[in-house]
Amino acid sequence: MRYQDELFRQREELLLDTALALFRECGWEKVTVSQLAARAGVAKGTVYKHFASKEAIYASLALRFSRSCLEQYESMPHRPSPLESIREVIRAAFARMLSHPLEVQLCLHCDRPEFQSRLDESQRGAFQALDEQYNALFHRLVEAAVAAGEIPPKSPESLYWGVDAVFQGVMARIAAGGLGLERHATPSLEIYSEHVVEFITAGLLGRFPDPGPEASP
Amino acid sequence: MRYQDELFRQREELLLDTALALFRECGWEKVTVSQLAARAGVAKGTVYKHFASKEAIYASLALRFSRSCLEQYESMPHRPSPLESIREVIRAAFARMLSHPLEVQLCLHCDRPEFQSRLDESQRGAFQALDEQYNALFHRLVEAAVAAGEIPPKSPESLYWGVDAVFQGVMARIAAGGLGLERHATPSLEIYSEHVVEFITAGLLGRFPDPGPEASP
DNA sequence: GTCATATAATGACTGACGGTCATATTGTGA
DNA sequence: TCACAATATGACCGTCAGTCATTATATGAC
Repeated sequence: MRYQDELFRQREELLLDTALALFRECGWEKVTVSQLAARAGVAKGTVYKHFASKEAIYASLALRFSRSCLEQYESMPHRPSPLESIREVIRAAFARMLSHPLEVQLCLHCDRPEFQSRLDESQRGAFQALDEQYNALFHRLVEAAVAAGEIPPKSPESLYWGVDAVFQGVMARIAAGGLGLERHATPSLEIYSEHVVEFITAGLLGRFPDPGPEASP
Repeated sequence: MRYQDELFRQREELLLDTALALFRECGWEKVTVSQLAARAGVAKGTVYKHFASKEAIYASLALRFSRSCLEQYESMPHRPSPLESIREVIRAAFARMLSHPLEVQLCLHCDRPEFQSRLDESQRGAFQALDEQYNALFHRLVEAAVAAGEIPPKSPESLYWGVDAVFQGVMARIAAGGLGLERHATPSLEIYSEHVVEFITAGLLGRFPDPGPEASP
């Protein structure tokens, strides 16, 4: 490996770390590419050697974060109860997100079609691959719980939709730093997420007893 | 009312309608204030007589939409079963959002602290008031279902967190026009939302039977 | 080690666009 | 009708993402 290639790789890591630090200080929308270049000790044009756009920096940070989360979840030990394994993965995910609100904000920002359409192919492809990996992980977990009789037989697909929706919502709340707008007695985000875990679990278990066409009180 | 006041009022409505039309054509991020002014037949500076910023236009559209949704939900007939009333409100909400994806996008965009902090007091206050009204509606619905014995006694608050999270997620998916990123067999959004209604209902009902400290298969 | 050439870094420049404000135009009310 | 207040206008301004001609550095053949 040539000196230049190694320098390029290291500088790219430095730029991402520097961006993260600056974003934490000032908010990612407010940080300019010039500020990032100055902080990292390079010229502004050099930043564009590494990243096609400011948005590509956001994407790189989101991808980096998502990858490390997935690694964590995939290496978690299995419990005797597959449903408990699911709950633990969900808890771990919430805990991870709670300690990285900035990254959560970036992930949400990137997870929109207009944004994705502005990325180059390789980054877009990376998001897709990650998405598929998350999906596969969820399927594995749910299928194990169904096979163990802990969850009623139901397509992992439709369960995923419910869980996905909750995750999106929790991410938005974590990204916002709370339940927003002082709307009501605000719990700590930890308590909030534990309640949501319970909500998800119930959602996965489904209604019991199974309702008739017109359930009556 | 003076001619000028009536003209101002009508022009403001025209500007909002024109903005909505342009946003649908080109995407709200891409539409410039100049384009909006030209389409509406006024000078650019006149737009700023009505709205403090481009973001204030977003906020006005989001507020308008949210208000009309709330009116609809509050005027829906009650069912003999309060739980069914809840489900119907949720269905109506999803249906409303499904037919107004642009407005949903704008609502999501506005529902972030950084955005809110850039609004003037009156718009920020309007968002808060609406938020409280939505919250009160949910509380009413849930309390009726609890009183009818259809939902286990539980604080409406904690139930709200689960439902709120799901709503956020569904909104994000509707705003994105689907489940994003070609990740898996994509259902129609209608089918998707029906499954999510079921997930929410189960979440509201909670786990049954109530699990012990360590549920085993 | 030298040096011609390729490669990479630099920062002044460019254009887009949100927002402003001096000037022109229109409305108001005595 | 007309002096004055209120309002509309669009050229202008500042910011910032992104660009690229010029300068600096790395590379590899000899």
